[in-house]
Amino acid sequence: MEVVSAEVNSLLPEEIMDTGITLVEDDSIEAVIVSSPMADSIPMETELEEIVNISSTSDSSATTTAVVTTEPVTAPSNHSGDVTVNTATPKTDVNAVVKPTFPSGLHKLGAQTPVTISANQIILNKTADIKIGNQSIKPDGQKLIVTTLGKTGQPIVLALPHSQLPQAQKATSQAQGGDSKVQGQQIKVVIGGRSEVKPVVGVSALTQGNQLINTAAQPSVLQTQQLKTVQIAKKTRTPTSGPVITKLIFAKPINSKAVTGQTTQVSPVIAGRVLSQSAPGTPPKTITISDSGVIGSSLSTTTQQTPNKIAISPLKSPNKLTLVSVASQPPSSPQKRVDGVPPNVVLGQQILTVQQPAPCSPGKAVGHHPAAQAVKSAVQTITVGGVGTSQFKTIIPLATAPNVQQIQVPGSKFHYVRLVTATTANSSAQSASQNPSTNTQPLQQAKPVVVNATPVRMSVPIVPAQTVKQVVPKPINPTSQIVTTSQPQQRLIMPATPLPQIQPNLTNLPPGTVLAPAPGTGNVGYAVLPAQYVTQLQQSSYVSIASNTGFTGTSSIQSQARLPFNGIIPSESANRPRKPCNCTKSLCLKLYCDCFANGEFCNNCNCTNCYNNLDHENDRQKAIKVRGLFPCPPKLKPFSLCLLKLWGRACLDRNPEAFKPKIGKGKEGESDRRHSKGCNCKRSGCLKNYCECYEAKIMCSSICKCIGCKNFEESPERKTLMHLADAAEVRVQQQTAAKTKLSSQISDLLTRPTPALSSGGGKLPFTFVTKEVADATCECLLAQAEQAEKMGKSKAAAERMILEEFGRCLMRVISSAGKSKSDPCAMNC
DNA sequence: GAGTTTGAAACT
DNA sequence: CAGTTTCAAACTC
Repeated sequence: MEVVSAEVNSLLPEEIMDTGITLVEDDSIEAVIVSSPMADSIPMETELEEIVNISSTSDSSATTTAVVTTEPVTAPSNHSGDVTVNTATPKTDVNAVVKPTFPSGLHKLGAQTPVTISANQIILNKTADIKIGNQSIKPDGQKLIVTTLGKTGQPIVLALPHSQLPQAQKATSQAQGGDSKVQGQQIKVVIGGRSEVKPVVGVSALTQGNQLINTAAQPSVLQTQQLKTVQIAKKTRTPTSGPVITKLIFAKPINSKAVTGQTTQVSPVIAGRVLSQSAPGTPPKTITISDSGVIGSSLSTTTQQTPNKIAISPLKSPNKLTLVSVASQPPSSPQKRVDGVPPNVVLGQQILTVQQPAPCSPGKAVGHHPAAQAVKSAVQTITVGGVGTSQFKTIIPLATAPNVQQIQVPGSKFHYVRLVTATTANSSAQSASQNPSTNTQPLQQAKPVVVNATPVRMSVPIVPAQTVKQVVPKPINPTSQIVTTSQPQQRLIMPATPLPQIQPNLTNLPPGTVLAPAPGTGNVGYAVLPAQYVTQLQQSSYVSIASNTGFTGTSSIQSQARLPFNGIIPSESANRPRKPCNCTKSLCLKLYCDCFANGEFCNNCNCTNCYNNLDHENDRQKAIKVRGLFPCPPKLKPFSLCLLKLWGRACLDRNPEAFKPKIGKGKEGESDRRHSKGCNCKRSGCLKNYCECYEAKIMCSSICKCIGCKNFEESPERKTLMHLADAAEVRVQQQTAAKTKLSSQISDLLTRPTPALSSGGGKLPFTFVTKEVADATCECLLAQAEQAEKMGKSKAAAERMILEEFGRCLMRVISSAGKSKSDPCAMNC
């Protein structure tokens, strides 16, 4: 796992986490699922959280604005003409700016399109003349048309705006260190906005054949202001044709030290989101934007029809963000080697996939530009996660074989998984010189996305992310689905079904590891590991991951993923620290075990013979299935593994209640929270923690079957208990605060510098006895002795006088120590 | 800390 | 569905 510097981390908008991608559960949905903010689309009782604002922290100085919307966009068949974007009712989801800059040295390499990603914008800068192989790309007239998933008629335009974006140019030129060539050559991606939330950020006009998309009546406020509302578009289907997927993968530079030259700064507002858009009949294409700033030199005009998925899924949890992507096959140009970096080492990469309609005409087509072409050839679906229904988890199949690297940002709540293209790891030299000063993100792309159809085994180095992972890209089935969910905790996504290739190494998986489905497994389930559990596994290791081309078992995967493996509602369970269990007989694989019941691995528990861990993943998965099953029909008993296999997920789908949180939302008019099943207490009066209602601090409801219930609103016993509990809580808080304060004070004293007794300097107010004070005290004592001698006092009387004087000296020292900070003389006699 | 009580989960 | 058993947490001493 690599660590991203705090500086880089600061660029990561935390709002992403608030994005709360809502996963639409629909097996029919292919490839990308864009969830709708509508409450009815949210499964389970869990309250639908309000639409989350995903505003980027982006400063207004960001250049062009790329607004990704779930709003359906119809891509015009004729691309030669001007491109128009329907923004009549824009739905703003994500603002992402990709601003590519060309490292000076990279131009020679050609086909390199720096991409800078900042809030609200996606800008693909290109030089005036970019040569890709034998092609010379002119910036003029290049357009990107993006269609969105779902509604039709609203085109999303990816245009190469001319130089009329002062703000954009400024940022661009600034990022490029004054390279004039780069100015004005930008690709803007404007994808509709959400009308009800916020209008789409207007995109400045395009010149020279490039037409601005946009955005009439788009409040400019949005540009400067961050669009925080996440569009949760209703899931839309294109029955006749598979959805086109535009993929955006933003990887951040992991170790800038290892890279020389251009430093890419990513402000991935879009990061953590999966934007999906469907364009019927259009093949998915992928653009890879790497921070190395290099674009695949050979951008093949041939479009790879194989849909590659890239899922950027934010975990809603404030804790971590996991970026998972299914990357297309990486370019293997030798130009991408990064100095000082082993070929396999993947520098921060960004993969941008923009959905695009039919091929554009030459000359104006975006595809001519390396980046544009990448967009053209790349997967064209952008999936934007919906508002966070926190109970969802993200399951993303790694179809193609990208290298997956974890990025752990110190101090960051998020976890990042960086995907590296295979080519980068192999022969290609990646010229990703990173200059911290630059604000550009190199675009790595994207040779023709050729997906290796054969199942490939992918070795993903996990912990020391610096090590290279060798990835063999695998094609993903167009029908495969990407499930995007938000989860407060980072989860390790693992195949729920036995995955022999990786199981031996499971115990070494680091946080955020994403495992691809095993080849040929078809419906492979995924298990999500609790972050804290995974966090324990910090050992670096390589995990061999087999990718699966098919990945057709979407429904089951979705269901399991949606259930947060175990249906945990983050707000209920993840936010509070779980007590360690003490199970002894249940193997921690029954609902007796709180950890298991909450879908978590045992971690720091006191349980014995625990199977709720990765070492017993098979048993655990079986137990999960069993728990999800309806009562086993007598005829099927005893259960056999075969029956479990047959039933397994289907039953779990049928009985999602198995791991459903017990505390859910009550009916309308009732309390907001209530026990889903109701308690069955008989002796406790529902006023002890035996009662699940009382334990959850909710009152019993009509569905409870309790006897002698005293846990109702008017219950005097309950009120008394509540008062007592409140008082106790207040006392505890006060005590805690007092202890904290005392500890702080003690710590402060202990950490203060020791007074310099020998030197006599550095006297501080808390210095009680310095050399001067000691000398003065001695003088006082001597003076007292002399006085006693003059007075003819006896020896005993003299000693008495001296001791009394010593006592006075001590008192002065003590009193003086607390007085003046700068007056050491106060302590003198 | 050991023993008891309690109620959910699991089983019949 | 009801009764019983098992289990682990809550509780008491």
